[in-house]
Amino acid sequence: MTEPSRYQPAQLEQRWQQAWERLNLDRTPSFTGGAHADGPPPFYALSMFPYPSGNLHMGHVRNYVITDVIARQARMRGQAVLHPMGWDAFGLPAENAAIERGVDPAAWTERNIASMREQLQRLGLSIDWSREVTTCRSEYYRWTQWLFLQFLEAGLAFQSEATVNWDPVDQTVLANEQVDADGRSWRSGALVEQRRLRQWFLRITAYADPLLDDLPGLTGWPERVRTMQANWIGRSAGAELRFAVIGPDGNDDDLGITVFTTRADTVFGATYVVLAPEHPLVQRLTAPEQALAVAAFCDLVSRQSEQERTADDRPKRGVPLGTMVRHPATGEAIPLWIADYVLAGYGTGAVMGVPAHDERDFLFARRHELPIRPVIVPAGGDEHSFDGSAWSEPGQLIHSGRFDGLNSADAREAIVAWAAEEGWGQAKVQYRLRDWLISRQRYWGCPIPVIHCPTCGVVPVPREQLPVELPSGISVEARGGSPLARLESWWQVSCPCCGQPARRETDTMDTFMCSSWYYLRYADPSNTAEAFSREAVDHWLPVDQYVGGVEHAILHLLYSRFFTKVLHDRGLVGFREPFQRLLTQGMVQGITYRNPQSGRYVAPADVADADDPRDPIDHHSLEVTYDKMSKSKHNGVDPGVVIDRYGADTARMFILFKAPPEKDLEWDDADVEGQYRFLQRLWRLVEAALERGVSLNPAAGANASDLSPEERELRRAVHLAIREVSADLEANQLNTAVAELMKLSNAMAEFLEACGPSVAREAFSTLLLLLAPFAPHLADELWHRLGADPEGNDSIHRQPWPQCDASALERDTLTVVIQVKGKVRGQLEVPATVDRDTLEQLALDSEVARRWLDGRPPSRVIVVPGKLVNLVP
RNA sequence: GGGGGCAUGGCGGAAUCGGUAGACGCAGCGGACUUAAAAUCCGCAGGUCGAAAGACUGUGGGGGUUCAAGUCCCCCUGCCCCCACCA
Repeated sequence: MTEPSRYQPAQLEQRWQQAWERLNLDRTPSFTGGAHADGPPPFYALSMFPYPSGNLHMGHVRNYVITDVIARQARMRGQAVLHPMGWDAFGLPAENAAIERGVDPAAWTERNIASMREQLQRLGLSIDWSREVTTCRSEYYRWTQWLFLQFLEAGLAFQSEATVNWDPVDQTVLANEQVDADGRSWRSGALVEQRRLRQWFLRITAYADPLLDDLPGLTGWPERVRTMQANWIGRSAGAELRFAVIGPDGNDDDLGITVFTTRADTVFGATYVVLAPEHPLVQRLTAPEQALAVAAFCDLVSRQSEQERTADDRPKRGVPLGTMVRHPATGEAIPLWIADYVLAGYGTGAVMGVPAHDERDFLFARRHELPIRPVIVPAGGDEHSFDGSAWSEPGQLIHSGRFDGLNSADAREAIVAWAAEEGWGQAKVQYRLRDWLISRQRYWGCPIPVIHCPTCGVVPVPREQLPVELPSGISVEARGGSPLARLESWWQVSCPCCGQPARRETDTMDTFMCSSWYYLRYADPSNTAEAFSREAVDHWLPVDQYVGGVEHAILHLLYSRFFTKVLHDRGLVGFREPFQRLLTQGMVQGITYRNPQSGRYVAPADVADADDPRDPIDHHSLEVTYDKMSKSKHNGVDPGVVIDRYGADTARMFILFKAPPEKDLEWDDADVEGQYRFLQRLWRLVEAALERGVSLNPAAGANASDLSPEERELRRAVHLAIREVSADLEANQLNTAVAELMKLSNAMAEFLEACGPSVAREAFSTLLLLLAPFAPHLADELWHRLGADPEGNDSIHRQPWPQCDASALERDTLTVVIQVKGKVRGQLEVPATVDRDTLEQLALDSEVARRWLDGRPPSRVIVVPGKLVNLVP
């Protein structure tokens, strides 16, 4: 008698991972170039690549397992699959590690990559590692630089003065994300200042319209992400109107103030004009007697912190410039002000003040005693009383000259047309989207490949001189400023144009540049002659399924769309959108215990140990929530520990089953146990089958013709499972797909005993094939244990995805529901072939009809074939 | 303030086109096996009434359309996300 075998994932999974590698299972099929044959189209499954922090967390696991299931099933459907992985390897953490611990950023990053790759591989992902891409290696970033030069050549990369966040302690520019809510640097804690510096930008605003207009076509994207992008681009149609400045002599100057408005219909209500304090004309238009007050005000505003500027109850402060402007419609002289509520960065940095019909203007006018002139009334209604607020709805025009009586929408058009005719205005579309600031005064990034020459100006580094290598082995200190700028031997070069001494650009690129095109490089990763061949990208792209966190809904996904459109317009790629389908997976949250009195977070281990003297609080009073996993909350779960204990297949199945992919997932150890139990049950199911002599050996086949009721029932379950799992995968409903696998295994446990070998064989074969994308190691192991591959050199992952046989789903009899006025009152067994009329008759003759209709014939009978009959009295 | 989304048992979550709400799992309860426990197996399980058959009720609240509403329409409440002094 042999020992009963047990499910031991640890050794089993390692063995299969090695076997798959030997079999080259995950290799991307080479494409020969020409049009592919009549077979299924190629499939590109992509996960958002990680930053190599060194630690794999559950969010990564969820992301890559979802993509892996999709990739594995696509392969079984016979598609050529590209499923790559890489590293978003430039960025601040490496530089901070260098500053804090004196390590070399490159070495630190490479070490992290090695360790994360190892952790990842334990998950049994079907990734083609030969296509790995690492953005901080010169064989990659030379092409990032080349792409930058493409933008430069297209006039889409430019230098410009910009107001940026400046940390006076660290002496460096900070990204908006690195300034906290109080307006302090996340590193030094210093109050961040606003400075104007010369920076590099990409002109993403030139693509605002295509980026917006193509959003509705992205039907494979979540609605949420599309609206977020539309919001971010923020297109608003309005008009620019010009107010002439009245000179000291009382005559109109040549100078004018152009304002942007979406409410041209309210122009007759404008009683003043306001500039942003940073507006370039402020100094010039300040009357001498106001100079002091204006200077003081501008200074105050520039020192305002983020918090003050965004406070809810922010007062509308401002000062008059002492200058008047001419109202273009009424000819009146109205005052010119500056105020902190006008933003320099939006529109023209100037607005017309219409206190009667704009809430902010109303508050400002109240505070500074400026006149309020109503020019819109509710259609057919009374004039609004301006005691507490403005009337900002559209309505009917009054006090507006020849436009009186028009409604707001018509008036807008008519007034803009009139202004255009008179030469003081025109229709204008405004965007919220700003140009993308890409330069960083940091070391660990891709160098911007230009040279500044005193005579030739900005000179691109010639293509054959790429890459501009990042110097290695230099000291990165906290002193701030760019370390590259201190490395004279590096930046001192001769101009490629005239040969004179020149200076290399010492800024590096935003890491989002590197991640905006990596999905193209995967298609052709070892090309040394180009960033990618057009043929290769047109073969694999657009990405069929992109999977990643929703936190990239705007930046990365918008930048990538922008890149793709620019490359398309330059003839480098044959598509306009990079990602056909997008799945934004939810967070993985850990159970979090918090002591409501002390506010301290308690580790789960300490919760179990209620006598811990360090936390002398009644543990029953602990607040329990699920939160994003983090060290400080002691709620993290290490993927490595879970894999050690249960194996990768359990971790995969649990994370897929516990919640739909888009929703946040609450990690629960008890549920993980339950998932492990399910896999053990599958193991025992196969063991029991082996004892009964069931085999998948292709040589041992016998076709039974007459099936017993149990056998028919099981076949039904088998083919139902094929249909449901296939449909769930198509819709990315991976949680219900796993539920269907459980249902099938339950049905098998119930009926197998009574089933002959051929039906049992079909059931096991199907169950394991359907299981293969989800629990790849166990599926392969059980498939082999059942003798499917006597030669021992194949894998279940090379088998075709099973097809549903509709005839197996048919039944002899159907159960039809009998309703009376929509309420279920009984059931009826009828032959499956029954026609409509007979079914109706059967229902009328039924016990239910006798009981509920009081002998009167129904006034109406609704028959839903195969489902129900509804009798309406 | 603008926009988007969500609301179903003790919990996570199912439910094509409007057609038997609660699939699948977790936790729970009862039973079998065991000296015992664990593991495993079998069974129960929205709520109320009932010994049971069964009846009534039930998808945040209110109204509507329909033979029939978790699903469609209107109003309200609560929560989540994005943008936000954007003119």
